[in-house]
Amino acid sequence: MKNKVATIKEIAKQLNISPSSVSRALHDHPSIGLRTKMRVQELAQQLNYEPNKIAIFFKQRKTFAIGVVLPNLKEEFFSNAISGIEDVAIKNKYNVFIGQSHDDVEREMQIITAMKEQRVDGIIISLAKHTKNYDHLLALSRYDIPVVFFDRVPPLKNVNRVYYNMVEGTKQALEFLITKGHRRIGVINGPDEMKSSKERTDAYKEVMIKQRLKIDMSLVVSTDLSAESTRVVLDELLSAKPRPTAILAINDYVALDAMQYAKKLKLKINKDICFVSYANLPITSFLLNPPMASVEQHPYLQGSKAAEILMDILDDQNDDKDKDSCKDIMVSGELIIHSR
Amino acid sequence: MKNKVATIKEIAKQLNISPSSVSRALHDHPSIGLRTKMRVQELAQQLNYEPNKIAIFFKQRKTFAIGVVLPNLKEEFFSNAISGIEDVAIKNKYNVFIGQSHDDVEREMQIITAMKEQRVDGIIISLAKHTKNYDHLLALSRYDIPVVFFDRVPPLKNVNRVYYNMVEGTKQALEFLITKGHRRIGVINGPDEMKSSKERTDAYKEVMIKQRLKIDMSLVVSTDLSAESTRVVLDELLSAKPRPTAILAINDYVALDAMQYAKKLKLKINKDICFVSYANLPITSFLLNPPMASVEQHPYLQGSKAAEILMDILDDQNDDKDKDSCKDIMVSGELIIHSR
DNA sequence: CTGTTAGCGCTTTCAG
DNA sequence: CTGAAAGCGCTAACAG
Repeated sequence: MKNKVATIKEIAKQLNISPSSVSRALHDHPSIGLRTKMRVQELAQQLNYEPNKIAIFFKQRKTFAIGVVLPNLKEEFFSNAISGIEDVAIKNKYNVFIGQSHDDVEREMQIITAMKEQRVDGIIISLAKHTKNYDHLLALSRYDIPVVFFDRVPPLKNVNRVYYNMVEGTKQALEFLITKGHRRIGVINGPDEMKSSKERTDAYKEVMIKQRLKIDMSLVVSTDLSAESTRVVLDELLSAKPRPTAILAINDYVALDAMQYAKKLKLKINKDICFVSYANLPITSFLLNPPMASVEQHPYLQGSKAAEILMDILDDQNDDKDKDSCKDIMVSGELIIHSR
Repeated sequence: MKNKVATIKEIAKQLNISPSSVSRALHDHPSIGLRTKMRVQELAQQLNYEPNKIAIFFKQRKTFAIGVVLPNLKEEFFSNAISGIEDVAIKNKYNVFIGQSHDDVEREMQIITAMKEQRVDGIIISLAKHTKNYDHLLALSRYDIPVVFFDRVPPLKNVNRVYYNMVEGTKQALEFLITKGHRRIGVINGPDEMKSSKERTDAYKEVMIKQRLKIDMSLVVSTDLSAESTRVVLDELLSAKPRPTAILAINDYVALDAMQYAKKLKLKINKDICFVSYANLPITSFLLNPPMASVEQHPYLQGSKAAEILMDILDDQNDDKDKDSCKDIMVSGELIIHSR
């Protein structure tokens, strides 16, 4: 069963022609005789010839593999995102390496190193929540490995980025709550390292000013995304006087943690206290009390856009066009109302 | 910034020694002078030398990459599984290619082909729900690419498999329901192509016989896992006379679809009709009415076991030991009671 | 149209 | 202990 895989050399020998002719025949090169081409292709078929891609990679200095680094596939946001990346990659004949940082900066660096050593052609990454040093990523340019950031992107201008328009989404969410009559609105924000946290705060201030409501920064707290941390900061929010009647949470997972805790505190969800969040998990449709609304962030779209940018860069490398210009793409998303 | 990466040759030239000596120095080869070793290592450091892995892969005929093919990362079962795989792979210095079949047989084959061409060292796969022809997978042995199946495995003996002990788990679940007083128990099974479907049916019969209950095969129906299909078969079950009082569903997603539909039909969940399922999604803890119980299937464990098996095979290839023996590992899991 | 040659970067005999 | 040389499979520049 297990027979040796044929090489170009073998075919050449059997046909008494040179390897280069075989190569040409196999590639439909213009300058090759029809007759030899036929003979080669026939024998190749017969011997089950398949090019040794590694040899080709080696020669072309290209692996047709890209690396994707993200915090956690358990979150539907990221599993959707990687689907977008994968679909675009496959269409362009690239394969996809995966690495989960689990929000651990060390692990993130380790993954980047491993991918660099594997000589991936490019990397798409959504940063670990506490990553604030980007040297290991920027250093990849030394190896001609382009990087595209998505979703959790660094606050840098000269990099390729695809991310959600947090300011817009946050404004929409807050205005929705205000329309519903809420005046004291709490915000459960993410870690400071995340660019989006600052944007959310900015949007909060902006909306409050525009609506002539009081800005109370004690109503803006930061969770590290863990359930415990979320409970702690929710306690803070709930002890504010007067207590906020609505809370905007950084994502559905945090919202669910917060809601569960609030329920335990005997608060009636979406009555005593309303929740709105980001992400719009499909699973929310199974909940008795989902967040009142979620800001859709289009993970699949973000993923596929990021992949397209990377593909473009990789294409341009061959034609070595000008480029060096960086893409900075913002994705907008609508507010999805779940209840009321 | 972007400087050429140094090669062994370069180092050799600069030091006026031969490339082979450099190679030896870099590998702590026994027969190399301490002095030259030092000089080489120093210069290597200085020039930021990093071995070109592709060249090494090419030479060693090994890529240190494995491929993982699974239906869908959106399901927590699979994202947990891949975490297990990834952790083991990283520990062994392998990188992981990912491919989602989205339960499409065509796509599955396409992914396999792409990975084969990338010359992965091995493949771990959980089959698409309707895959019933395994030729494309078995053919991989022609290329010396070992395959380890997990979770959704083929009903073959001479392959490496890691899978859940469906018979045991099903018995536990059914006996739990019987203890609770249920006598008419419906089963929402998966597609026939899945080995587990047959096992679930077998376990059902076995338990019914042991408990001296009537076996009514009209209470065992098959969904194709889509929500629509689940609704159709639930209708079937509910129209049985007498109506079943409990239902065992193939997994939590199907259970949730079924429960949602049942609720729409004005049935009281876990009262008029009880649900028990497999998988034990963490998200169930956020539900008002989770399934009454779930059979834990230990996806992380299955993934890591599968990866360990693959790593063992890959190790043995070097030492070319005997092996050729196939691993067939069953994972057991306990019943998790969610309510009551 | 076809063959020869060289070389990608590295390892590994085989001689010295 | 060190160097020379060959070769992994493929491509491409150059000659015929």
